Amino acid sequence: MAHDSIQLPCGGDGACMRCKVTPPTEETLTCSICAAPWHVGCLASKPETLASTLQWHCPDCSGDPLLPPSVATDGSSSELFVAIKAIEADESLTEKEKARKRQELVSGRVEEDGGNGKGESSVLDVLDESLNCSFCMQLPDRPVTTPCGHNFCLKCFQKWIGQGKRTCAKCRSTVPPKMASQPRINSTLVSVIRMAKLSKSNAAAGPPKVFHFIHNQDRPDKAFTTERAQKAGKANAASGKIFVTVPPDHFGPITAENDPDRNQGVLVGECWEDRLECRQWGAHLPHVAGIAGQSNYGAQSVALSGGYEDDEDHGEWFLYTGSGGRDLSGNKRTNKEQSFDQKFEKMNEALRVSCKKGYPVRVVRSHKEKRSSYAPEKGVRYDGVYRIEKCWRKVGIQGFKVCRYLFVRCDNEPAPWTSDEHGDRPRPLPAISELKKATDIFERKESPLWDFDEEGSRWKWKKAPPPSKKPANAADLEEGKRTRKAIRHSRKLSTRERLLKEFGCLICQQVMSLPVTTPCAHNFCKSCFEAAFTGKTAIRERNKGGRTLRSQKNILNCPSCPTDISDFLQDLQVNRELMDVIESLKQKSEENEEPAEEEPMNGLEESTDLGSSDEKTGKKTENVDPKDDLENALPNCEEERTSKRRKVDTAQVGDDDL
DNA sequence: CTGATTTCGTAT
DNA sequence: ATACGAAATCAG
Repeated sequence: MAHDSIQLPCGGDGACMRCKVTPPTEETLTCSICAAPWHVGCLASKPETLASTLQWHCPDCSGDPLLPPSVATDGSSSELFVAIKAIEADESLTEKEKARKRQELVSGRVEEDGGNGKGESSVLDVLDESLNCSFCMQLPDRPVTTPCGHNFCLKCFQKWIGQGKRTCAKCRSTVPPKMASQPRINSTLVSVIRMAKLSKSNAAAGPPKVFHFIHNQDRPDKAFTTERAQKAGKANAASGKIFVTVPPDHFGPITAENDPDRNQGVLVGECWEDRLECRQWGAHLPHVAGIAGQSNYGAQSVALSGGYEDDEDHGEWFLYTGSGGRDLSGNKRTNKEQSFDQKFEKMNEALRVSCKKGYPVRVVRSHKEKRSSYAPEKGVRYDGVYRIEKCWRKVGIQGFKVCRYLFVRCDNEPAPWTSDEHGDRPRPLPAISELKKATDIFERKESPLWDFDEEGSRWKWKKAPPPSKKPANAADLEEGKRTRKAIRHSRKLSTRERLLKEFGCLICQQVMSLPVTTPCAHNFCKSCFEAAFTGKTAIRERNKGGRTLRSQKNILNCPSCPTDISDFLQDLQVNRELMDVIESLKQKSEENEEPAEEEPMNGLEESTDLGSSDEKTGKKTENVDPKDDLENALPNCEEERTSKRRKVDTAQVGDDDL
């Protein structure tokens, strides 16, 4: 606790600047951010777990309040620590073997396989270590991809950028300013990692873990809209049928019992086209307002869509701004100008009640939130439940008071941007600097109704949620005829189908060969991508009367979004790390599903699955076996792949790489 | 129950 | 940029 004990790293001579002795290798700890060595014995707190040891941040760099504070507990943590250091220092081991040993250490058992057999392979076999983030040496958490094709954790990348660095930590290529300021999460890579973990857990004896990420292809039939809505367009639309059976004042996740159509509930990661469609699944009912709630009861859900510039999004936690303070007279909705102070009344009071009681608040993020790395690229996405830990008022950017809320995630399902296999654990609250200037600070005194249950290792209601004051949605009460549709959406896909679905090139719709990742985080086959720009050049030469004028830059848009990627096109780099993993998954799926071949497609509704039988897109249903596709692609990559060679195990990579 | 007010949307 | 209707809340 005492801040008087100064924390110091080892000096240039290797000696601890605090105790002056030079510690042996197993007693030094290297910061994953700044790479400075520290003497473990002189640290006030040591990392407790394998993960925290591997991505340990030194006292100088650990500014992130969300990382669990590394509290020294008993002797066991330092034993673990020494054991890990011993593995890392062992020169006789390859990186892969080290990884396996670390894995064994933390899991407490030895892989039957020896790690290189042909049966079950470890996650790390599939996810070759070349995919690891160069900073923390872990699989990238909420991965971002540089134009040079290297992948890092968002947080590691942001720290690096925060230190003023503007080069790729792996190959020293320049990081474009837009990527530095607005890194986008590569959701394809999130899927890769998740799938590899899944394929591991399925191969093992344990019960297969089911992951609930819903992609747009899985969405049910287009939402019902009234004739009147069609007449006037969506902006004037009536909402159409509500598919779930929860009352409008229902708190918390929407479970399978309230989803008679699909019997799966509204799962984290589910996406909708717009707010009206989101409404139909009950995640957030108001189709314009950002807050759903009642001032004398509590708030059930909020939308993050960039409507208030004071908002601040950190994924697992964010600062939300209340509503009001604006003059909306005359049926205006787009007036962003604040002209008076917000107060804790109406919706803002509803949020405060949810804070007071510790209710779970559903959160949806909209693509309209442009300043957040966590916003979906399009549409609206359900991101799970959060609790409001405290709220206050402060003077906002526009000079008027705004209500402020600290939301912290508390969901049993992992967030869409992580590859974690589990949901949230309780975490310490982030330090909020603006609290110093805050007024009307409110904190929860009573114990939260929605809380983490240590025994069950899950978030749950500790007491009964408040009784609903409204009638449940009448949706399906009268109709017993809801057997027909949507059953197919819960069908489990084969690994091969998922490969195609997750790693399909956005242009050719087949499993990517030589994937490239744009700075806007879209993935394509290199050849498809290049073909999309044939005949177009990034530089337009201009001539006038035989005189060459200064050449002008052409704007070239990403095939998937309006981002200008002309710079990226100039120096196209394959995302080899991604390519290697797709290839591994591919091989693995062949091993595991060999006998099946075309069989599991028992006719029925298969053709509707990818929407590929759509009238207009009928011809791409040629159903080229993605396996063939990948195999065909491989010979071409040969020369690219041979340059993969040995792993790079530090951030200081020579520029010989590429 | 009514009507006024509010609302981090959407198509023209 | 502008013009909207729907849906929910809340006051009376």
